[in-house]
Amino acid sequence: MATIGDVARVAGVSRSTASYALSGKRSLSEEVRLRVAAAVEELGYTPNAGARALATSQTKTLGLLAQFLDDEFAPAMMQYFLGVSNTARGLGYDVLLVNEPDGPASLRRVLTSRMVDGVVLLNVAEHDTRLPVLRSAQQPGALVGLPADCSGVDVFDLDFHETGRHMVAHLHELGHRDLLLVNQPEHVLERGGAYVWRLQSAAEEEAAQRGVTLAAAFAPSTQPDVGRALHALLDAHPQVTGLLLNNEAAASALPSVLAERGLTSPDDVSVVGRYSREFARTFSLPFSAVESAPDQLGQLAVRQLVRRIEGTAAATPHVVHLIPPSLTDRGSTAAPRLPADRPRADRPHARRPPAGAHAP
Amino acid sequence: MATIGDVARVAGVSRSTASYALSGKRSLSEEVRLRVAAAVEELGYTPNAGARALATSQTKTLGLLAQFLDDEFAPAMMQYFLGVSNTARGLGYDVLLVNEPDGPASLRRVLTSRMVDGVVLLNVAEHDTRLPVLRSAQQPGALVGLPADCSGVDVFDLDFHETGRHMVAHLHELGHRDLLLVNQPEHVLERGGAYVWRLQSAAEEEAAQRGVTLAAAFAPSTQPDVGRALHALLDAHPQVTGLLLNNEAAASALPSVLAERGLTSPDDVSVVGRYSREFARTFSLPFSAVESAPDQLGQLAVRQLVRRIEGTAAATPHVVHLIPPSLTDRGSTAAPRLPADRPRADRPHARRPPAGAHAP
DNA sequence: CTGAAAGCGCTTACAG
DNA sequence: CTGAAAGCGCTTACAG
Repeated sequence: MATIGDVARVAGVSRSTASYALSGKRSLSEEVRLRVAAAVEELGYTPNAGARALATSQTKTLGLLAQFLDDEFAPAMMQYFLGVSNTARGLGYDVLLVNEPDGPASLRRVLTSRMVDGVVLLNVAEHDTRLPVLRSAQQPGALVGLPADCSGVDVFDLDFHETGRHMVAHLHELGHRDLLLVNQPEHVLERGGAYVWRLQSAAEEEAAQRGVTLAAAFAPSTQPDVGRALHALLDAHPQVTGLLLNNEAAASALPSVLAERGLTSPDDVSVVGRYSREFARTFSLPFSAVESAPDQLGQLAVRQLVRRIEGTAAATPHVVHLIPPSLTDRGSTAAPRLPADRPRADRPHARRPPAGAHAP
Repeated sequence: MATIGDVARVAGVSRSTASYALSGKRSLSEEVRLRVAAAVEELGYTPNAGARALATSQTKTLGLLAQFLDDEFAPAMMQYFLGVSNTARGLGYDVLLVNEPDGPASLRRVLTSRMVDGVVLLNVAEHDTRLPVLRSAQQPGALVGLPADCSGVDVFDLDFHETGRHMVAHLHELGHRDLLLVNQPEHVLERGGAYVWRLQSAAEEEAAQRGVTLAAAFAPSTQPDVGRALHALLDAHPQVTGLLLNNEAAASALPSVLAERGLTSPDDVSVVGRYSREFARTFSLPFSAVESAPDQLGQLAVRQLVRRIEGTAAATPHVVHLIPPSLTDRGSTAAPRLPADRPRADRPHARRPPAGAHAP
C-alpha cells in the first residue's frame, strides 16, 4: 500500500509538500502540484484513515446508533438509514452503523475510542439511557426523536403535537364527530416512545375543544396480531367514522381488514395515517397520511451534526427542531355518511350501532 | 481523553506494561494487572481506535457495501443488514455502512484507506463492477450473491437453481400441470441479477422433464404497478393453477389481487414464494415460500470473512456456498381443482379457460 | 517479570 | 515557495 512517502519520492518532493499538495492548505507551484497529482495517480494512493485520524483528531465518520426493539416495525427504519447515509456521504462523511442491544455501552465505546466525529441517535426515547453518555462525550450528537431533556444535543422530530391536532381538525372539519386513534403497542409507550402520547394528548385536547368524541387504543406492531386487533377495535367502536393511525403496522394491515369487513374508505370510514411517502408507495397504502419524513429528519440531523463538528455551529445554542405536519392527500377522507346511510349491519363482522350512538 | 500514558502513570508502570496488561499478550504479576485495571476504570480509558489501527494494521471494522437500486425492493435489504451487523458485533467487529451510487469507487476508497479489515458485498451482480476492485485489494471480501467469476472471493447465496427445481417439483407432485413464474423486473436481470434466470432456467428444465407447462414473466417491483401486472398475468394465463413468485413485491401484492378477483389460495390457485420468514411475518404473507435466509447468509458471509481476516482460513481455498432451498409450508399449496370444478368465469376479471387448456 | 525505544502514516507548526 | 522535524496514541520487538 502506497504511503505519502512513496508519493513524495515519486514526485521528487518532501512528504510535507506532498501532504500540502493533497490538502491544498498552502499554495504550491503549479509544477509541483502536477507532479504530486501524477504520483498519486500512478501509485493509486489513498491516505491511511487511521494515520490521518491520529494526526488530525478527525475521522470523517459519523456514528449511526439504531436500536431494533422487539415490537418495532423494522421496515420503517430503513428510510432513516438512507437519509443519514446519503446526507453524510454528500458532506464527506462515512457512517459507522452501530446496532447493539446495549445502547449506552456501545455508544460510549464508539465515542471514547474516537471512531467517530459525532453521532446520530435514532429512535430516541423520552428518558433515553444513551443521553447521559452522549452529554459527557467530547463529540456532538444529533437526535431523531424528542427526549424529556434536550440539553446539550440537537433534536429533530416530527411535531407530533401538531400532528395530533391536525388529524382531528381535518376530520372534524369534514363533519366527523366520532374518532378512533390507533396507537403503537403499549410497550412502546412504556419504553419511552413519547411520540405516542404527544400525538394522543394533542388529539384529545383538540377533540375536547371541538366537541368531538375520540377513543384511543393500543395495537400490536406485528402481523397478523394487528389485523385481529383492528377487527376487535372496529367491532367495539361501531359508531366511529374516522380513524387516526399512529402505527405503521396498523396502516399496512388496514386495507385487508377493511376488505374483510366489506368496508371502503372514504365511503364507510375516513382514515388518516402517519407514515412516509416511501412507505406508502412500497405497500401501496391508500390512506391520506401525515408525512413522517424519515429522510428529511435524517438529513436535518446530519447537517446540523456536521455543522457542529466543523465548528460552524460550535457556539450556537442547541436546537429543537420539530417539523410541522404535512398531510399527503390520498383521498381516504370525506364527509361521513349519515347514520341512516350506513348499511353496516349488512356486512360481515359489522354490528348495529348501540342505542347510545349520537348523530353528527 | 485519557491515553495509555495516563493509565501507565496512574498505575505506576510503563506504557508498554499498561499495553500488555490490556491485551494480555504477556504474563504480568497479579498486582500490576490489578493496578492497571483500576487505572483504566478510574480514567474511563478506551484505546484510541486510529492509533491502534495504525500500530496494528487492523481496524476491527468490516465494510458493508449495499447498493440501493431504483427497482429494488428496499425493505428486504434490512434483514441482510441485521444479519451482518449482529454477527460482526458478536465477533468483535464494527460495521461501516457504505451505501454509494458509485460502488467500485467507494469500495476502492474504503479498502485502500484501510478503514476496514474486509468487506461484505451485498446484492452482487453477475458481472459486478466492484469485483475487480476487490480482487486487487489487500483485504478479503465475502459476497452475498453469485457472480459469474468467483475467483478470489468467498461467495454465499441461496441455491436458486435448486429452488427453481424444488418449486416446480412440489407443485407437479400435487398434480399441477400449468404453472406461472413471476420474476423480478426485467431491469434486474439486465443489470446482472443472475438469480432471476438461475431460478427460471432450473424451473424450466424441471418443468420440461416433468411435462409441465411453465410460463414466465417479469413483473414490476413497486406498488401499485405490480398489482396491475399480476391482474394482467392472471387474465392472460387463465389455465394456470400454480404460481411461483421470485419477486417480493409481487408476493406482498398478491393477497389483495386474489381478493379482488374473488380467488383464494390454495382452493383456486396454489402459490409458492421465495422470501424470508421475517418478511412473511411483517407483511402477514400467507404463502408457502422457500426461505431466502438473509440473516443466515449475512451470518455465513461475516463468519467466513472474519476467518480469513484473522488468518484461520487465509490459505484455505475460496468457497462458493449455496444454501439449499427449504420450503416453509404456510398451507398455500394443494392439489388443483379439476377444470370442471373451477367456477372462474363467474368471478370478476376471470375468464373461461381457452379451448386448448389441457386437463391435469 | 518489566521498561525504553522504534515505528505505524499522517499533518502541521517552525524555519528558511 | 519548500523541507526537516515533532507529534498524534498505540503496539511490539529488543533488552535487561
